[in-house]
Amino acid sequence: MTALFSTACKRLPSWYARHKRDLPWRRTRDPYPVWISEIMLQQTQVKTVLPRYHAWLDRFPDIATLATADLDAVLHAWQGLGYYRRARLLHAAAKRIMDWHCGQFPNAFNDILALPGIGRSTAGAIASFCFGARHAVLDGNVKRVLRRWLDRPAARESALWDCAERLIRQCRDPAEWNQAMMELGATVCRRIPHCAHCPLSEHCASAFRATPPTSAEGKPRIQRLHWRVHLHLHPEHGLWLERRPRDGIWGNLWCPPISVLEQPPKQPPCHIHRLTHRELYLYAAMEPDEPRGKGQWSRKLSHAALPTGIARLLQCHGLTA
DNA sequence: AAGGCGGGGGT
DNA sequence: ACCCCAGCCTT
Repeated sequence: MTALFSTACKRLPSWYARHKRDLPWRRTRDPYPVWISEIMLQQTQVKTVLPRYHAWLDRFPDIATLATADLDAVLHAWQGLGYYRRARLLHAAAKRIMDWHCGQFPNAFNDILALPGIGRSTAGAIASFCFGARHAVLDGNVKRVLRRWLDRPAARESALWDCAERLIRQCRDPAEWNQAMMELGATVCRRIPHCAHCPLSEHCASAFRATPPTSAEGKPRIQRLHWRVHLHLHPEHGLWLERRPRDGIWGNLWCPPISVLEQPPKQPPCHIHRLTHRELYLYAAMEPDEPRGKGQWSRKLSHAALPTGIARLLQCHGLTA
């Protein structure tokens, strides 16, 4: 095992130097943009993040700007990225950095880990990329690489962490090593691996195996929900929106009032929005009466942080700017 | 240990 | 169609 490690520690960095992608967050060691990129990249692909990353840094160029911004401005910049809790925790963490760390992003691993929205893997990424700390990253890419390399397709997360930490202790440059492992998983050791191009294939227990390891066991069921979306339209004030609860789907975003339908209505849905584990059947209803409850009129929908599914529904009614 | 949380790209 | 993505937080 130790021999495998030392071989990998030499070959992978050399492969990375030749094949790494030129990504904007790899051009800096400033923790603020690195932090933003890491949060955006949680369960979100590089291609999706790229345009949002530039727009975000344009809108919130530093921690102080983010900390003093309105939550709605933060959510609006996050619109369409999903997992909106990330945006709320990013905002909260910026405020905490102002209060607890004098506006300076902390450089100690445990202080980074203590920030909202930052777990062990993201803390390891920031600490190694920006401060050269010997802490491992274990994301989806690294897990896939290690499970194959060790030929332990069912390895527990704790075992993978142990392996990742052992490697980070042996490597020459922790920042380079973490980047290289992720890059290998993202570009070579994919769901269908390209073993012929892999620098570790000689010592990989799964290399060139005919059947790629099957990942999932029982497939999760898709929940089908039918939601009535109540559209209160005012000739002058626009559309009535309510803020959704902080926790749960579309947390803190703005949305027309929604009621849950126990039975699917006879009419076809205006829009079907598919998420990872739900299908939302949306039925729009024009409401002539004044709305009840807490909310606000919105004239310019392009300025509100709306869920993508609702934005699409409104587009069908010619309501979005 | 398990479940909730979005939206989009790849195949 | 289905899988997966630079995961984290709560229970």
